Amino acid sequence: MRALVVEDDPDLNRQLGRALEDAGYAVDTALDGEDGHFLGDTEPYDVVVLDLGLPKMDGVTVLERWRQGGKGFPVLILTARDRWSEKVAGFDAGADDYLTKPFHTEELLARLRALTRRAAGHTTSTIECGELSIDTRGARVFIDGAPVKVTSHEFRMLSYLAHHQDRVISRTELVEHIYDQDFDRDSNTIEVFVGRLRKKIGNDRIETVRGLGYRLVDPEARPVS
Amino acid sequence: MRALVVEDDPDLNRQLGRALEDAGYAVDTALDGEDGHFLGDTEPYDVVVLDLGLPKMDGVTVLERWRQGGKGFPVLILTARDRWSEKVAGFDAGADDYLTKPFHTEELLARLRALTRRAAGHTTSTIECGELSIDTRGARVFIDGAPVKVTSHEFRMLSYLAHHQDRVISRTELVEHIYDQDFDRDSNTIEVFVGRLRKKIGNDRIETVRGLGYRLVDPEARPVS
DNA sequence: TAACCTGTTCAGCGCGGGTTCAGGGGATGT
DNA sequence: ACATCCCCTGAACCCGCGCTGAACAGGTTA
Repeated sequence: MRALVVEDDPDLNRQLGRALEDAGYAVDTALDGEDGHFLGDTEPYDVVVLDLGLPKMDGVTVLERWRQGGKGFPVLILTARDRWSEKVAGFDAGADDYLTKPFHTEELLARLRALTRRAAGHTTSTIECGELSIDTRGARVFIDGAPVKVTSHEFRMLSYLAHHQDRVISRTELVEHIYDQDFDRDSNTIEVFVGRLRKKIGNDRIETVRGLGYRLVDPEARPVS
Repeated sequence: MRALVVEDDPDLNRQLGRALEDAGYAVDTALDGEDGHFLGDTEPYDVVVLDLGLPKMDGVTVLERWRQGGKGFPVLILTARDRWSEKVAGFDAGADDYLTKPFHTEELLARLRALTRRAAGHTTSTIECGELSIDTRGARVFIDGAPVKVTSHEFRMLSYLAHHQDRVISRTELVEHIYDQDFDRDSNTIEVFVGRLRKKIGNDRIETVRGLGYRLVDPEARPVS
């Protein structure tokens, strides 16, 4: 297992490297975004720990470039405690998990284990749901191969629903993942988006569960099991 | 599923309450340790979210008293970022999980699901009872693979019965777990729900134990008694 | 400037579903 | 057997959730 640590704080960097080595990883470290990006681009890592606040090149940018270049390794991002928007940006850029500083190395190791385990099967960037396919990196939606035009908020919503297919997602959970911070409670924006999405991808794809929320389903995959 | 939230920060308290309600819990909240302790001592909760830094009575003390009083519900404690020692004290006092602020409600919900599942002895998010399977995350019910349409209250009730299969659940216990706080004593809502559920999943699934309550059973799995 | 596009707000409304009520039936105890 | 309680059931009520069309505001593009 090869791991890359990109962290500009020298102390934390060394501490992380040490911890991962102790846990059995082969570790490379970088102290700024450019070095980190270069290493990730050229070496085949199994998992990456990426700080977001970096000199020379921002963490989100690093991650975006990796993903654009087709790098699929799981990335765990480190964020300062109160930078919610960064987290969102990180996830949108293709991060697989996050951890807020300060944290316990114990927890970090647990999450890394989970990531490497999951990485075995879950590395594609497009999510399929019946005839519907969602390109999470390119922010595009196709229905039966034909492109569907969706706005950025619509896409975020659909993307989140798709990441949790067959689960009921409450309206507030959607809100929390679409917007930073909080948001006017009594607003029906979500419902409007759901309505518009249904017009575009078909009424039967997004089920509403009264009193609970919404659920993305594949209507074809119903008849008996 | 009834949940108690003990958190002194009014904003966070409301936010948590809201999130849990959206996730299908019936939620009570308390703003200080004394109120929290009282509620936990008198009401039958399925899971408790307990902040450690509380006015009037410290969270660890609250937890200790509950445990000394024989309360066994799973407790997830919330800690400020840098209070590791509190965490340890919390575990020693009988906590089942912890989460450091700030956190994502999504993560909190996942951990709560894990706790309630573990407390009932289940490991997956779907509960099986003969031909009946209940998807707790998707809020769906299947009978022999075929989907059954249930309303949110019906689902809550069935879900609670399923979490305690083969146990007799009193009507008041059901009421307490479906609604927050109290509720008109002489109302036959529960009976109506039971009736409607029986119409949907079969009459022999829910036994009524006269004078005591109801019990969810697998009719196939009881040749003779 | 005018013509978009996107996100948000608002009012109206249909209907799903939670609640209530009345009546009947079945179980239980004496 | 009876009386009594408990539970079931169908129907009706009615609140409010969620859907919708439309309009508005801000930003971006011609």
